[in-house]
Amino acid sequence: MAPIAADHLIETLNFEQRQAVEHGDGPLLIVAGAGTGKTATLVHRVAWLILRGSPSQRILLLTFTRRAAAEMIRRAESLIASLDGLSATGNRPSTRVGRIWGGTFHAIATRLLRRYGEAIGLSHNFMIHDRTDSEDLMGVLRTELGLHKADQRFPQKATCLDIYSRCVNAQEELTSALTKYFPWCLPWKENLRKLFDAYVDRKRKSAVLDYDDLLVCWIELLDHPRAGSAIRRLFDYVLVDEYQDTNPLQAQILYRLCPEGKGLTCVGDDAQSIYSFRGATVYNMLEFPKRFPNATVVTLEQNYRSTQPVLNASNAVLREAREGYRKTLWSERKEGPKPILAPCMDEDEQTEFVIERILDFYNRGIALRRQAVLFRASFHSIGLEAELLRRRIPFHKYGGLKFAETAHVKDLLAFLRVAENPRDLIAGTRILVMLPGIGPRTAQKLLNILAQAGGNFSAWRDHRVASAAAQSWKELVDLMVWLAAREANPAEQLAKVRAFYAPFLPQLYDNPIARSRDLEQVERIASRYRSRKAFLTEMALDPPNSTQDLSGNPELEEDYLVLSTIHSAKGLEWDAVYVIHATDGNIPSDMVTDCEELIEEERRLFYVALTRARTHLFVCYPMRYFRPGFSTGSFGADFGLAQISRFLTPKVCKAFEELVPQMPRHQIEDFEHDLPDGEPDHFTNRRYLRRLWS
DNA sequence: CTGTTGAAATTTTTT
DNA sequence: ATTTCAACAG
Repeated sequence: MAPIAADHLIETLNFEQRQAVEHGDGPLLIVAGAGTGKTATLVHRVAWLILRGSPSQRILLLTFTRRAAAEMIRRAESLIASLDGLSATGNRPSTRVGRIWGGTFHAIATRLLRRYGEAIGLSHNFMIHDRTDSEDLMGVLRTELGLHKADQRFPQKATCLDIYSRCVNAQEELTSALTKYFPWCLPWKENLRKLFDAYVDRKRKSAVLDYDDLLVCWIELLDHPRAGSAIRRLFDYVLVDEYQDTNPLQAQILYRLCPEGKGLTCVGDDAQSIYSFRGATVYNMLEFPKRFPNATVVTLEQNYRSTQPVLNASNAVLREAREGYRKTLWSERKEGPKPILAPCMDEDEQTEFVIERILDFYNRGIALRRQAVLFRASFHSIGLEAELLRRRIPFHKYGGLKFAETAHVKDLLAFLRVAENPRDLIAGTRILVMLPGIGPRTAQKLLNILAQAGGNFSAWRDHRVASAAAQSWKELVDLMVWLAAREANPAEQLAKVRAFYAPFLPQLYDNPIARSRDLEQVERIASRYRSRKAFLTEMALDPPNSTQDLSGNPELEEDYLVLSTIHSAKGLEWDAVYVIHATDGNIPSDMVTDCEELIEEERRLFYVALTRARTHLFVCYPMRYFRPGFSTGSFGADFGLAQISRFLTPKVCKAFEELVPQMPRHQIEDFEHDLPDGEPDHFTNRRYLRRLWS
């Protein structure tokens, strides 16, 4: 007990934040608007609980990313350390804080399942399928069931997985999920059902869990009489961040973890719920006071992040939302530049505009890492990326394809995964079809042989394969036998795999040099892990964010611009934020225009983007596209005209300073060259308009 | 059975 | 631009 330190702890907080931090054991819901010190409050609460004497290893902190958990634990640690001098306890708080259970629902699920999974009949060495693996399995079953043979084409494997995952995560009946979110797939309902049955079945046989299974099995574990109560006994306090983006499964987990809501704290902002495509629902938040009648609800409205002009723009967007808690953020930072709305002629000009501003701010003392460019879809930044590369401006991109999901990295990891779990058919097929002369058919045969031998790779020894593969085949068998016999030192294992794999790389993909460098990185990452299983689990659940995260020399990497999807920008903030491609069709994405619920989610997404800015906010949109598929809605067109985002209504625009579109000089010259003689020389509005149609 | 080619269809965001 | 599938040659 350290009451003195605990008093000092809350000194810097406002009234509502204190209320939340010093709340006792009853269920607590913190409704926290953007930038209202949500993380600080959670961090202080963790510190407060520990200072009050709760053992840190009995606190569970559930966050949206591992990064967020690590960051919060670090902050709580330094908070306690800074107060430690004031308290007389003399304990070493840093070691105590470090032992908090922190991570994503999925990561914690994995930890618990490794420990208690046998209670529900789970093999102790189950492997985790990531998104791509799950898709691949869908693909295999899709052809196995002969679903591809039909008049109209069956949905793609990725779509099949999306549908399946939505049903599981949202606990929704297939029919209703289809009509609401995948209406174009309705005709396939019965066959989808068959496919999903086969999918569940095959996963079980392969001792493999996908992301959704982790949550489902956690619930199953909590419902198990012995394992359930054992797990409940582990924790005194459960704190959940970003509660608005949890799905019904996750809510079920919490209900079982904290019956009566004792020790449960959930934090969220209904205005920022942007993951409904993953089955998340604000319903969890709204339901909280009903589920726990003795719940305390604390609302945080004072924003510490942004200037009032930035908030005015954000509030204006939210005010037009169809429903939700009316919430008006306010800030003591009254002064600041008005956000800027910048129409651009085309994507190139938008790129030019953004880079110019970034460099200008940089020269005025705002480091690159204090600035971020945000966009709706990962591919929206490729034009910008090319220009940044050309100008040698360092950047990191978050969101989109992850390093561990690239084909060559997956190839490499597949060897270890098969060694770990010979029943993993997806990984098994992956390594086998690499050899020339071995296709899916032969691969399947070989995997059957392996299964019959109980996973002993020597069984492959006396098997003949096509002559083209004969030499590699022998090497592969030797490699697998060698791998299967060990568990420690994954880096050493990868070194051997890499030697075997190297000759295949140039045959399989273009760009072999860059890819081969990636593979070295994988090996370096592996060297941080003692066991193969731990390494593989980590790569499936929390892979490094981008290739750039790993490559490159440290000196250059010190300062870098941030490019991020809006989704990946959740919870973060920057001094200057540039939202690009704010056109209808991009924000909101034209994939969703029919359904009003989904449009509302896109509006919140836009809101999230705006509220990331501390001081400088720019919203840009090109008025014309030259690239196909960009806002035109069609795949074939080579250019299209764009409309400003419907969320930028006249009312909202009033909160912005609107710039007049400017044509870059070289374009004006080209343009004037094209004009018939006799036209006036000056850039006129009429000409500018013609440019749009010509 | 494998690997290649060409034509046709296709939905973003992520643990 | 990418994924999927059928047709065909080895």
